[in-house]
Amino acid sequence: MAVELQKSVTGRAFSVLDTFDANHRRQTLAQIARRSKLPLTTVHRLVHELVAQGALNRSTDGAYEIGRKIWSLGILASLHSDLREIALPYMEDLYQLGNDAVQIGLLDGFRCLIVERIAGSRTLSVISKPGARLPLHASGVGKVLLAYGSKELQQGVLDSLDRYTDKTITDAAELKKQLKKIKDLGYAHSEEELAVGARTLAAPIYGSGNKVVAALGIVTPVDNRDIMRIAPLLVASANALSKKLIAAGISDLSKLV
Amino acid sequence: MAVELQKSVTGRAFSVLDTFDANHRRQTLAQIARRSKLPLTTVHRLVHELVAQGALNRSTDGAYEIGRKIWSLGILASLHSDLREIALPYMEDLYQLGNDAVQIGLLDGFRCLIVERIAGSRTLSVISKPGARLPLHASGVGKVLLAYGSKELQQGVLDSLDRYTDKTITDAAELKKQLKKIKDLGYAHSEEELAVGARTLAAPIYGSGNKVVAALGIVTPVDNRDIMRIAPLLVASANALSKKLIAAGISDLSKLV
DNA sequence: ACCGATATTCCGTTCAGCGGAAGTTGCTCA
DNA sequence: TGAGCAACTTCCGCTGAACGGAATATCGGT
Repeated sequence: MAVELQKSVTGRAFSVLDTFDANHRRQTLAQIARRSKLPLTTVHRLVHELVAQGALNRSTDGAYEIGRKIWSLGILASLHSDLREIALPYMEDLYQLGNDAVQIGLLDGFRCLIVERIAGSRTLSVISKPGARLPLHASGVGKVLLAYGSKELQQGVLDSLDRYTDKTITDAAELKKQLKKIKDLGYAHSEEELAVGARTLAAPIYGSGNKVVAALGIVTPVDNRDIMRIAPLLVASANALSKKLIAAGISDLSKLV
Repeated sequence: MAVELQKSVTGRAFSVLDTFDANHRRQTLAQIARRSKLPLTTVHRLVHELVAQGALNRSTDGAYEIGRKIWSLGILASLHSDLREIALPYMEDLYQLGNDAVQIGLLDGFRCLIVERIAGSRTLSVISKPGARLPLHASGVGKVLLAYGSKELQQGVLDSLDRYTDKTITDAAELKKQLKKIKDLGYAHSEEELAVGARTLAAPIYGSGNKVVAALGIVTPVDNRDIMRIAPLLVASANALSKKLIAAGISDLSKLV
């Protein structure tokens, strides 16, 4: 976490909010102070104001969590609502094929940000909830974004390939070969590279100017042999979705990054 | 909009953010200034700081909208993530019965806040996206919350019954009778009371102490005759979900209101 | 060319925000 | 039982960040 020391009030307020992430959804006052690197007294005051605004909640045990105000503002973000309205029908159709989780990921720095997902009761509980940031080299959606990404992006990612399972690709040459193949085939495939038991397929979503702006993926148990037959359907869905997004003028998802 | 004049910086910052709602997802600087009742110069400065933080986006045409930072913080709200994890499987099962939209609503002042929804491609495009605030007297989920709500709540709502369609119940006595029936049956039914062509069923979700904390609803086209057969299933799902929520300790959804 | 609305830059004043110090609560360990 | 520690809260005098009026710039409409 590259913590910029903020001097404006709003900056400090967001330093406080930024200490919240998927692994720190509930924090005590002292935790927030440590993580934001702000004086405890300052955090105390800010947090109280944020609670008064409904931006934070204090639960009964004294810990703080993100409040309802932020949530209801968040769903107004076009990232969420525009994309969701257009993409959900396509995702739903894919879901019906085999009740496998379906997800959409965006490039976010050197990670893949999951912005939408559907999953049912029988779906394997994936790591990739909305808001999750998956590694680019170890997920279907990630590899798609990487394959179609810029030279700089690929260089940056290839330099440090973290290992998640014993099938994670940590060899740069091998990964490069795969990226080439992904562009040839038009879709990516991964098997237990991020989590044991999970297999994924993913296809690129295009914005205007044939630029890849997102990836549409499907996650299924590793013992599901049918999955490869789904690939053409996935690619077709991604293409149809691309056209819809461009027609709706939502082709610059990148600016949301 | 009861605009409190805010004197703290955070207060002012949220006055700015609060001008964004479902009907004002994209606003110009001047619009924000007018709606927040803050001096233009002040808003100008605040908005620029918020853009720098990623809390707002400025799109190419100069208008501002909620940014990605707020979105990613919002999905950390327990309102969203805790409830979602537990409720989605049940909602998904109901959805599979007939591909009708399924929704969960919470009491929020004199309205029903939709916090979760699933819907597919063929689903009629309902008004009730997540974040929507439905009237209590003219929606299935709303009527459930109203029926099990406090005397004060009922009084407040019954005092002014807005009309949305020609089937909207605007007669207080008639509505009172319905509320009683809802408590007897254990579920609510509405037909084109909010939007023409839509019919809904809804059942209460209980928290600890047998308090109704939310409502689970299903929205279907008005010509769907099967729907009444779903009622017992809906009630059963709502009860099962209630138990799960209590077991998980998420029985005080009300504090999120 | 003129007008009205919107957006941006400038700058002197002042009060909201700051954070160290000290006090309170509540826990753990000897 | 009480000393010690950590989390939390209250107090208060100093100061620079926030404020917003005025001037300027930009855009679109007629």
